[in-house]
Amino acid sequence: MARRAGSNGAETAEKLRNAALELFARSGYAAVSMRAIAAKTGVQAGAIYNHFPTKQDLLNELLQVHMETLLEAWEEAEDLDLAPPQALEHFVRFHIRYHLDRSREVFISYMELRSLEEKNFRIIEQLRRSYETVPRAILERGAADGSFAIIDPQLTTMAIIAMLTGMTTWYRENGRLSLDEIEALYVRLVARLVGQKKED
Amino acid sequence: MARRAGSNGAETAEKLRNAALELFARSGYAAVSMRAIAAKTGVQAGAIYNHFPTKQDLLNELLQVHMETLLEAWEEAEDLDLAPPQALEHFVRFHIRYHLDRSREVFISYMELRSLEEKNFRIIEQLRRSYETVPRAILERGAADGSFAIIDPQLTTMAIIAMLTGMTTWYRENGRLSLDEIEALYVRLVARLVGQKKED
DNA sequence: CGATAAAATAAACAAACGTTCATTTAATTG
DNA sequence: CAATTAAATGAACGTTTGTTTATTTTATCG
Repeated sequence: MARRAGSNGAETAEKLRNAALELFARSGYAAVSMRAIAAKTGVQAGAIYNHFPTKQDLLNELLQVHMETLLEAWEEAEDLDLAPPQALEHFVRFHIRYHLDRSREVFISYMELRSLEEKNFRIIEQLRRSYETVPRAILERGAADGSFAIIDPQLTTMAIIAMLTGMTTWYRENGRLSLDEIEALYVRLVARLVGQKKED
Repeated sequence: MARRAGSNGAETAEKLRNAALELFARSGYAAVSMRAIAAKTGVQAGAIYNHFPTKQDLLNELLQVHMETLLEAWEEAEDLDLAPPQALEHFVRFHIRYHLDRSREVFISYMELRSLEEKNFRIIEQLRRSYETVPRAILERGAADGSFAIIDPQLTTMAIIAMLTGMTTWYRENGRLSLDEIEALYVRLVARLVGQKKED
């Protein structure tokens, strides 16, 4: 019933985020209690409210921060001088690396959309849409300059995103293929999808 | 507090399944109460236990029946006389048609794996693995007879499944493209992924 | 160093949950 | 047609949930 010696609000909040992230990814938002998150962090459930006003705010922050940092990371990584084939490769490599380092965030950013309240959902959805415009724009550039033979820009975009994002559901470290190998193979698969002239 | 006139156990059970399916798909298993399912069906929560021993059994049945009927449907639809390119097209068309008619079942079959108890999870997971062998086998047949130039059979299989299954998250009736058009476009996209000789 | 703010606990609250059970009525069976 | 089974309700049970609040201790600030 007293503040603990050595306690540090920022550290506790970060631990709570990580605990929530892991538990939400494993069992789902609604199935995880605040007591479970607190216990995993090493505090009591009431302490969570020092840092997050509600359970929903905790989830929303996890999702929003993930999406915003993703967009920022892409903004930094993007190289506007690349021709479409190289730009697409750059995007594929970025996406795979970024997402496999954050497979839990990716997972709940898809799986827990249902758990968001309407206004939170809208914000996250918009951020997702922003990200989806990235490969779409590359495809359209490639189609315009003749380096890609696109079957349908929107369908192809959605197919690429599904392929790339689907990796988080089956990728395992120490699997048959290294991350580098997988990345290279996916670059080739994506090049096929867009009908890239340099493939084969 | 009495049996209702005209009540029919089989019909009520079916309504409960449909209500559960819709609610689980919308909000997630853990977030949906038995009272909500009952209310949607037009009975009281206690009535559910006449038909399903537990909430988990209800979910498990939904998932298991879906996977089993999928495999049966493929068994019927499969045509062993087709050459790999036609067999792959046949599979893609089957998959799209079957899954878009059952987008809710597909959705929870992926989203609610986390909500299954261990032994139920194993069963469903095995059924999913069985289904995944279907396109894999076609790819290997095509690679063996030279009609496909496969980059990596397992990766390509996973990419195809992700693409096809990802459709359920964005497909809308009355969208820009009809179902027939989407199907035809996906057949072509998949043909590219496998490096089918007849494409282009 | 005293005052203030922060961070934690324990207890409690009201609500909700999955499930059980006694009761009543309807359907089925022989 | 009477007995049995099925199907539903309403009430209740024990448990769990998100959250609040009073209290205590620690850290920070001026």
